[in-house]
Formats: sequence, structure tokens, C-alpha cells
Amino acid sequence: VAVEVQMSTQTEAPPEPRIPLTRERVLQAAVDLADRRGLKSLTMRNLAHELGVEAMSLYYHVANKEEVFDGMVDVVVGEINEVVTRIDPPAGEADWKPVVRRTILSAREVLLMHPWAPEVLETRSNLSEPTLRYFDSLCGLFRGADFSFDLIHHGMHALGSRALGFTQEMFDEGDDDVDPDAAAAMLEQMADRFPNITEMTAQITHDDDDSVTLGWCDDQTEFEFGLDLILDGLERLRGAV
Amino acid sequence: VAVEVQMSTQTEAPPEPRIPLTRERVLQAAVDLADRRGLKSLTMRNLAHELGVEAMSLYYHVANKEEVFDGMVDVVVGEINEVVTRIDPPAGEADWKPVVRRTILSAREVLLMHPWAPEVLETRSNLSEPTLRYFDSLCGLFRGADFSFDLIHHGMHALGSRALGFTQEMFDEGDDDVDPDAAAAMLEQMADRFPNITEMTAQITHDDDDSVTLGWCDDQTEFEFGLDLILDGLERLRGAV
DNA sequence: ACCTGAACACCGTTCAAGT
DNA sequence: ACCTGAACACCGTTCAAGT
Repeated sequence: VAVEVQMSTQTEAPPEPRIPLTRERVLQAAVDLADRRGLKSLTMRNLAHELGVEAMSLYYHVANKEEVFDGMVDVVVGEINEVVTRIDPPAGEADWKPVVRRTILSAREVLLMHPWAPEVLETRSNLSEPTLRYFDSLCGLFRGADFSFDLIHHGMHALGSRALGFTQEMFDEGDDDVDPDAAAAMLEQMADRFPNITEMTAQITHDDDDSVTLGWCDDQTEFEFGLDLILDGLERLRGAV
Repeated sequence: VAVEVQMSTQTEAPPEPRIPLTRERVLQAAVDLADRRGLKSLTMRNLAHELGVEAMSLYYHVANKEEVFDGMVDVVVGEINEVVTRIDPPAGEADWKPVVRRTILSAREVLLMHPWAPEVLETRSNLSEPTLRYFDSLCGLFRGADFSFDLIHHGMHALGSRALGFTQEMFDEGDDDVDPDAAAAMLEQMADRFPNITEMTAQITHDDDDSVTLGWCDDQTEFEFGLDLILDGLERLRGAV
């Protein structure tokens, strides 16, 4: 029909608004797909289908699937950086701890919206621009509180993946199976073989029977406990070294 | 030739010592293969080939590949338990820390011989018999030092994967690429964008120019620093709570 | 420049069949 | 009881070809 309209800088909406593929659209679609249907549903074919395109078209914008994973991490860490940037800088040298705490807990909040992210992050080399930017600003917070570089370095390692807001939960469910009741029942059945763990879980579930929400552990509480343990330890070392 | 020898309990070695497949042999072969050629080489077909058998034969001893992974973890944690069992129990209530430390560092030594293990461990539910046994004995060490169950519980979570001897190294290489020199060069090139990290690495590599062995971080040192930070924090809380 | 069809080499797994 | 051949439904990826 309209062949002669293909001239130059035409900006009206085409009859079928076929948005052209870009690297950014591919990566964002990958993140959305993983958010919605899990990492195992993220195949090149599914991803292409999501974009209304054939699988092979993706390879024009992305070298291979590894590069898709790299890009997805950048998207997520980019979101973290955006949130973290809006946090007020520490008021004084002694105020480093609450600010570092809020930074890391903000990162965690973002990650909680992308449950697949930790698994992917763990397989990356973590030297992308957004990741370096995050660690650089975290490093800056410590510097502002007069930490020695040596202590900052050790502290970053001590934090590990916790710095980005996640930790491998020791007794995580594989995907959605493993209900906590079954685990508790199994433990009870093994009371003689694992006396310490059995007694511990028994006493802990008894202690807070008013606030038991999901299983025996509140992940957020445990995360903050570990985080504070490390931050308090660093604070103690700051003057001593 | 010898058809009539198929009688009953015949124990002489057969002419071709075709060892029959067992679940244990399959799992041990899987561990060996992953040790030798990496996790990505561990396919059902490769594993079968290693055992001189067709791929489909494996399914008689193992339900699927997930069960192979589960079994491999049990083999490795079994090795850890064997080493840990030989550690002397703490002499007194105050001696808990060196014993816990040695336990965890022993676990780490075993894991260092199975580089694929962390990645697989992170995707398991960690409720197998050997894993529970390990955590139960760790829990017992804390109990022996009069820790409250609540503090033990929080402490286990704070340790996280460190309890089993590993942590996701933040800037780990993917498999074998990423040489540290290239990373340093890249950082130098980005000195303006990441001033804190740049200055930190510059100073740290300058500090210990006598003992720089591999890149800027000694993983063992960092692991022990983080471990001690947490153990010291727990010690401080033990009396206070 | 951007997208596609057909094809390749590989997966894990099923199932009926062999001994 | 233990192992296998053939086949299925899926991968990621290449490559020559289309517009």
C-alpha cells in the first residue's frame, strides 16, 4: 500500500507498531520472563516468543545466552544503584553504620523482587560497570568513616554476597516443594540421630509461638542479625587496628 | 563354554571382572568426573561412558540427574563428616571457638578438592542425612559452650554457607578466563569512575608487595577473617544475652 | 541492517525390548 | 534383576538466505 512513505525521518506511528528489537529490550524481556516464570523457562526460544520474534533474531543483538545472563545482572544491579543513590550520605564520621546498613538492606529489597538473581549473580564474574559502581560507592561509605583500606578490603570479603543483599539460605526449598511441616516431622522422626538440631528447633518454635509466620526462620531477621554481627565487628576493629 | 557354573554362591573372579553397577559406584564416578573435567562435562552420557555402560543403564540405579546431584553432595559432605569426627572435642566451656574454627576450616579443605561442590550445594535443599549430621554436630559444639538455642540458631544463619567452608567469592572467575592483570588494567582505566576501589586496590597491592601470590586477595585469609569476625561477635553476645 | 528457516550437535528421559 | 536401542521432545547455536 504505502511504499512511497519509506522516505527519511518519518515519525508517525506505523499501522502495526512493531517496535524494533534492541539489546535493551531483549534484556528487559529476559528479566521479566525470569521474574514471571522462573529461570528454567528462560530459553532463547521462549524469550524470542515473548518478543514476537524467532529465536535466531536474538543473536543479532546478543552474542549468546551467557551475554543475556550478564545483561540481566546489569539490569538488576542498575535498579539497586538507582535506589541506593537516593540514600542520604552519612551526617558524620560515626554515622557510617546506619547508612551502610540501609544501603545493603535496599539492595536486598530489590533482589527480593528478582528471586532468580542470586543464582545468576553467583555465576558471573561481577566486574560489570553497574556492579563495580555499587561496590565503589559502598567502599566510599567506609572511607568516609576513616576505615583503613586494608580493613575495608577485609570487610567487603567478610560481607561477601551479603553486601549485595543476599545469602544462600542454608535450608532453602529447591523451587516450591519441601513444606516446613514435612521437614519438622522428619526431624522429629530423627530425634535420636540429630539431638542438638531437634532440641533447638523444638525450643525455638516453642519460644515464639505467637509470631510464627513461615516455618521456623524469619529470613529478614536472620539476614539482619548476620549483617549487624559483621558491621559491629568492623566497628570494633576500626579503632583497634 | 561354562554354562553349568552358574549354580549358586560361586565366588571366583569372572574372566572379565565386570563390576556390577551400583548406586554408590554411579555417584562416586560422578564425583570423580566432576573433579576431573568440571561440572559441565557431567552429562548422563559421559557419566555412563566413564562406567563402560550405556546412558540408559544409569536410570536403573538413579531416578534422574537431580538425584545424581543429591548423591554427589552426600558423598562430599560424608567426606567432611569423616574428617570432622577425628577432631578432638573442646577441653572446656571456653574452648569452643578454636574447635568450631577447626571444624569449619576442615570442611573448607575438603570442599577445595571439589571445586564444583559449592555450586551444586547451593541448589540442594540441604536436608540430607550427612548434611543434617554435620550441622547437628556443629550445633552440639555450641551447646557444649552453653550457648542459648536462640543464639545458636542465629549464629548458624550468620555463618551461612561459611559453616560448610565456602563463600561465594565476589570476584571469582567464571571458569578459567579473567586473568587478574586484565582486571587491574581495566580498573586503572576506570580510575575516575571508581575512585574508591581504584585507590584501595592500588594501596593494598602496594602494601604487601613481598607476599603477593595470586591477584590481590588471598582467599584463605579473607575466609578466615570473615569467620573470625562472626565467631568473635558470637562470643561477645554469648554472655550478654 | 535486521530477521528467518533449516539444520546440527547435543541434552535428559521414556519405553518397549533384550538377557 | 539388570542393561540396551531407538526414539522423543527439547536445548543453544551456525549458516546461508531472505527483505
